[in-house]
Amino acid sequence: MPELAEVHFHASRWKQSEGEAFRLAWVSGEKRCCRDWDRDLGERLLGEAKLISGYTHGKRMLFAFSGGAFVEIHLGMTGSLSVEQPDYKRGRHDHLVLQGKSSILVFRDPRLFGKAALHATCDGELPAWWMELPPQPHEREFTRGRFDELLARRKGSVVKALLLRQDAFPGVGNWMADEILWRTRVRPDRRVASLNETERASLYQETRYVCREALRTIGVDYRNPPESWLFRHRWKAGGICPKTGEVLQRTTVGGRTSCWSAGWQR
DNA sequence: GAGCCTGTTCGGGC
DNA sequence: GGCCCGAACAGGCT
Repeated sequence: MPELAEVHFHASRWKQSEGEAFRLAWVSGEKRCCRDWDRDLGERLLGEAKLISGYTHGKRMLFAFSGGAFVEIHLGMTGSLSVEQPDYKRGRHDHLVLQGKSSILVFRDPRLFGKAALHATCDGELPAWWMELPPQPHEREFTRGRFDELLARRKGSVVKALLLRQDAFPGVGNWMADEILWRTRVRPDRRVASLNETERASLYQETRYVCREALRTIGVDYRNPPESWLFRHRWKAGGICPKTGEVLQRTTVGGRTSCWSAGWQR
């Protein structure tokens, strides 16, 4: 499920164990989701390390441990983070297990599209590549000016494909892009260059709104966004557009299944 | 058994 | 180089 807010929610689970010390109990070294896990570094840095803090950026997470170790997690399509009790038994899709005194941190991912990587910095400061990630849509730094530049750089793109670019709209995934476009009343297959000023202004506002509101609902406790959102209707077969009462469309745009309302979006 | 899928990356074609 | 598309990755669910 994991887009911006879901990622934030999963990270908050592990963050509840901040201050506790962990040792590396298991890593699925041969699995593709762990191909960036440095085993030697793991031995050295996570022998017994305290979880200092956790950060999210878009769909990425970074957990800082004492000793200058950083565990990077991407949940892919089906990944999850959990905190398990002492009677925990490792499941076949559990790829990273960090054992603490009272809790066990687990990264699970059946489809292996996610990623668990281990990094280190000598001074314990956050890695430079993390600090240099672009602003997220809900942040103050994501200005209308930046948004206009992103659009100007990708005039020829299909607007939905642009929204899905993680270097431009970090955290926005398939359902969020559809939600934003539906609120903007713009069809997902429109070209960026075809958007007029009213539509661009609305796209900016709705992008920020959907990201912020998703963080306030899903991001906090996985509670559903409001009933008025497309989110609540899009998954059902024969789902109805809350605006028009008509059946929602499903078409492939930018290689992804898109849900939209023909009578509502232009 | 077939089809579908909330993500990313890569190769081919224009 | 820009951009698009399709495939590949792999498993669970309908």
